[in-house]
Amino acid sequence: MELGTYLPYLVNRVGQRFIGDITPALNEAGLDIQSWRVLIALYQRGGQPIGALSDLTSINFSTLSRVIGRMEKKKLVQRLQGAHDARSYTIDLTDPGRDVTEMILPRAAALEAQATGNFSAAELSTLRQLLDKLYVGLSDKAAGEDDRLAS
Amino acid sequence: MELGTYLPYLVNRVGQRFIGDITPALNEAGLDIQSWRVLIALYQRGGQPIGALSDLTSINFSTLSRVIGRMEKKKLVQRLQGAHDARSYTIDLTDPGRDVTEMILPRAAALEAQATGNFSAAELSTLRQLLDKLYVGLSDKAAGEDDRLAS
DNA sequence: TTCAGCAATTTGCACTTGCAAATATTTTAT
DNA sequence: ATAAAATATTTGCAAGTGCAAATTGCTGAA
Repeated sequence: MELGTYLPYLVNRVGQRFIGDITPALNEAGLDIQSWRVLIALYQRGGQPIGALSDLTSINFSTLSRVIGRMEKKKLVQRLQGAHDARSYTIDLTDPGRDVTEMILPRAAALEAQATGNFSAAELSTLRQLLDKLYVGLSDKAAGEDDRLAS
Repeated sequence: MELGTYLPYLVNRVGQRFIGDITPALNEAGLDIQSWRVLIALYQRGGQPIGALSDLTSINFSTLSRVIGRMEKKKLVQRLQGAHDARSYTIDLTDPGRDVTEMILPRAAALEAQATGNFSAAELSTLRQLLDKLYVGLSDKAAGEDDRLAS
């Protein structure tokens, strides 16, 4: 096995660089990478109970509980008591939370565009498909919902 | 921007699943994911000063310093005084370190094979190329050495 | 109904992380 | 030679993280 062909290695280094590239924009807004993941997930998919958000963001359950706590303190999100199940809260974006997200999204998109500047449209699409396929091939530790095949 | 097409999202979720999948094997050997990254890097690329190892593993410099410290305590690696520069140590695998690595490598390879079981050889190769290309397109925060185009 | 068992989330705790400052060593300009 | 700037690495400190246990609330069988 060669390092340069080991998928976890190739994926991790790309992931770390993505983080490094977006971090300055996040810091300006007083955010960290985890909060950002929560923000885009909520922005794109709407309010979620924390369990579903954990799946969506790949952030550990108890870590996420505290990430949400911090974000709540900053008024970026709010916990809304679940209607039919008092154990489960729905996490929602607040207006300021939505504003911050919309402030950063263009920069995030620009960074992605820049990183893939030397990709053809076909390559870009292929990469996304293959990453999605790979995700599906990897085991789903969390039991429960299982419905997210290529969007 | 749709979440399911946002590359950092797609990459992160795959990365997290890779970690989840390999973790049981690592725990059996008393390792964590960071140590594992160091082990494969050293195994494949030979002894490295900690700075180069940081680039190679994408682990933050000062974090890596402590990761190495822990691994040294467990006799997995050793710091060898640099010959021409006393500031710089070379980190090397010990024999037990090499043994552990060789113990886990097959399982890591098996997991990768399993995750990509539904990939054609061409797809697999394409994915690797594109991830590498993406890495190159992302900015290299660390100044210095810059010579790792497709292996 | 009521209680044993499940489910969603939070929290205690010990450890890990990363920034920035400190340390130790080499280089460079004078 | 010598001090100032540069380089490699470690360390203080204030968070952040994740496992496992605790908490709170729901559900179903007797």
